This record gives sequence, C-alpha cells and structure tokens, in this order.
Amino acid sequence: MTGKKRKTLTYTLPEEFHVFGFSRDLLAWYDGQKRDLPWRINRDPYRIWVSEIMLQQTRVETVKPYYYAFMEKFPTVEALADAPEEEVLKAWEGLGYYSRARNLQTAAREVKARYGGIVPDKPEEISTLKGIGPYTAGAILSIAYEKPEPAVDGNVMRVFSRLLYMTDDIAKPATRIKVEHLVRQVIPVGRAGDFNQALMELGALVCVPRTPQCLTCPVFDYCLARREGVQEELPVKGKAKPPRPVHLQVAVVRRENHVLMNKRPDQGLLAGMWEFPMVESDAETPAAKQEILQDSLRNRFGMDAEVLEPLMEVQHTFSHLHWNMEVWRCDWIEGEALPAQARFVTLDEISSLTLPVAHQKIAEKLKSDQ
DNA sequence: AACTCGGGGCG
DNA sequence: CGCCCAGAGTT
Repeated sequence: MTGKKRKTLTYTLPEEFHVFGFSRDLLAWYDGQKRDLPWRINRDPYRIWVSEIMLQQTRVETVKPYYYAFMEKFPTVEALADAPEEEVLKAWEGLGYYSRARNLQTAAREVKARYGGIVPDKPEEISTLKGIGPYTAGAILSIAYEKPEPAVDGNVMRVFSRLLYMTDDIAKPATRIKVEHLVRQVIPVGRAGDFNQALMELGALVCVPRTPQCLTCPVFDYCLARREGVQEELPVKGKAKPPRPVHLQVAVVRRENHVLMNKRPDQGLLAGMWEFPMVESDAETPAAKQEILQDSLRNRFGMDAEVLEPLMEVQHTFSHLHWNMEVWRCDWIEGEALPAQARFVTLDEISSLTLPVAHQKIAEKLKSDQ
C-alpha cells in the first residue's frame, strides 16, 4: 500500500528558534559538557582538517590513537605533502576507507603548491580539494575560520529530524540539503564553529540513535518529536543492501623462509595495500579450488607452485561485500621473474607492509604457527 | 540517485 | 546479528 515515493515535505523552523533560545541553550550546554578532544586544543586549520577526514564514518574513540600518531609523524601540511605515499597509507592502516588517506595527501600537495601551504578559507576553493565534501568543507570553515557555514553529518541529520519531526529518509542526498538550509538559519554570529560542534556533540552524547537521553537534553523544550513521543521512531532511514558474498581462494606460497605477497592496484578496493595472492572462484570441490589457485599463480606471477592443503578460513565483511576466504598452504617450485607488484618477504617483513585487516588475520596465524 | 569504499562498537 | 559511525567520489 505505501509506495516508495512520497509527496515532498517542507519544514520551517518553529518560532522559538528565531529568538536565539535554541542556539543559546545548546551553546550553553556545549560550553559546559563538551569533550576534551585532541583536535580541540587549538584552531589550526590543518589539525581540524586531518581530524575531520579521520572522523568520516569513524568513531571518535577509534580515531584518537591514529590522530596522535599522524600529527606526530605529519605535523604540518608541508610534512604531509612531502612524505612518501607508502608512509601515509601505513599510518592509516586499520582505519578503513583508505582513499581518504590518498586524497588527503593529494589535497595537502595541492594546498602547498597552489595556496602557499595555507588551507583556503573560501567555500569555493576548499571544496575543490580531494576528499573535502559538503560536510568537511563546512566543518573546517566554521571551526577553523569561524565562517557561518553548516556542517551536516549523521549526528546533525538525526538531531534535526527529531527537533523538527522530519520524516524524510536521511539516507537520501536531498534530505541533507534541506537540513543544511535549516542549520544555516540558526548559526549564531561569531560562534559558527562551536555551534556546529555542539549539534554533533548533542547527537553523539544525548540525541543518540537508540534510546535518546531526552531527560538530560538541553533543547528538550524545542523538540517536536519528543513533544509527540516519537523520538525513538526517528530518523527515518532506508535499509542498506546486504553485502554481496565473494568466495576467494588465497595462497600462502612459501619459499624457504619467505612468503609471496602481492600489492593491490592503486585504484578500487583496498587500493595500494599488500595481500596474500588470491583469486575469486565459486569452485565447489577442493580439487577444483586447488587447480584454480595453481592456474592463477602461474598466470599472474609466472610461477609453478604446488597447492598443498587448507590452512584456515577467514570471514571478513565490508559495507558492500562479504569475503569468504579459504587459505591454502602452497610450496614454490619454480619461476624467478616476479611482476613488479609482487615480492617474497620474510614473516617479519610482512609487518612493515600495509595489510588490510582480513589479511592481517592470516599473517597472525602464520606467525603463531612458526 | 545509486554504488563503491573499511572497520569496529554496541545493544 | 543489524545498525551506525563528525562522508566523499564515481557513474
């Protein structure tokens, strides 16, 4: 009965918002309750920038240790711009969404070359930098430069959907545009950065996804969803597609005390990271799996190897993929001319390469078995 | 507008 | 287990 399409809804701010009440009460709460976070010690645009990139789709507690290490290693735009790409990727290892790291360095080099190392403070300039989308542009401009720009992330979407009883699907891009227009109307002059952070802080600490803590909410009085008792039904969000299963045969090819590793292409999934060679296959029988793996090693690495026995199975789920990995112990037989992206390394050397978590699981087992 | 792109924490 | 996280780039 209920179709997917719905009449377009428009929202206006209740009168209370216009008399500074909402912004004043939210900021007062933020001034007293804000967390002590490492990117809040000053307003250095580069420090804010790095934090915002790391925080994309990533929790504060996860980011903290990476942030400390990253700022230690790359303290300035120039330090990041001049660093080897491999080192930047290594600093990102385990954090996920690795294109963030590559784009961040690309943008740092752009800032050094085109803007004299100064992060631009104009929306139309900063938005051209790789990895800086609508949210991150608004966050840097408001927090570092006090520009009155909205910074609408998942927290702000949730907070506003409840405040204004919005039933739009927050998974849709059009909804973010609506919320940006609404936020723009309530940014207090001179405190844009704190206000945007206060909205996010509220979403992170009080107006949380499940079981929002309305009794301690500083803007309880303004919330239309709470007024109707529907705060736990909001926001509306369409369901994501389940991850697609992928079956992989993985080779641990040993040659004396070395293991064959392969560097993934510099585009696409896990770009530029190292892995144990593997091949996608829906083969059913062990013999068929062994043959496919052996053929793949010959075709891709010009190598004869014997696929001996199963070592372990590894499951790993991404947002859109589910890897079923069957790992095989293999022995190198012959073949010396490895392609450029492949190397034999010792177990100790593996830890200096940048590996995705799924392959770290394999490396750990090899180390524990030796 | 839909898809790709990681990994972990929590109820 | 499903959901969500200070989203952006590509098609």
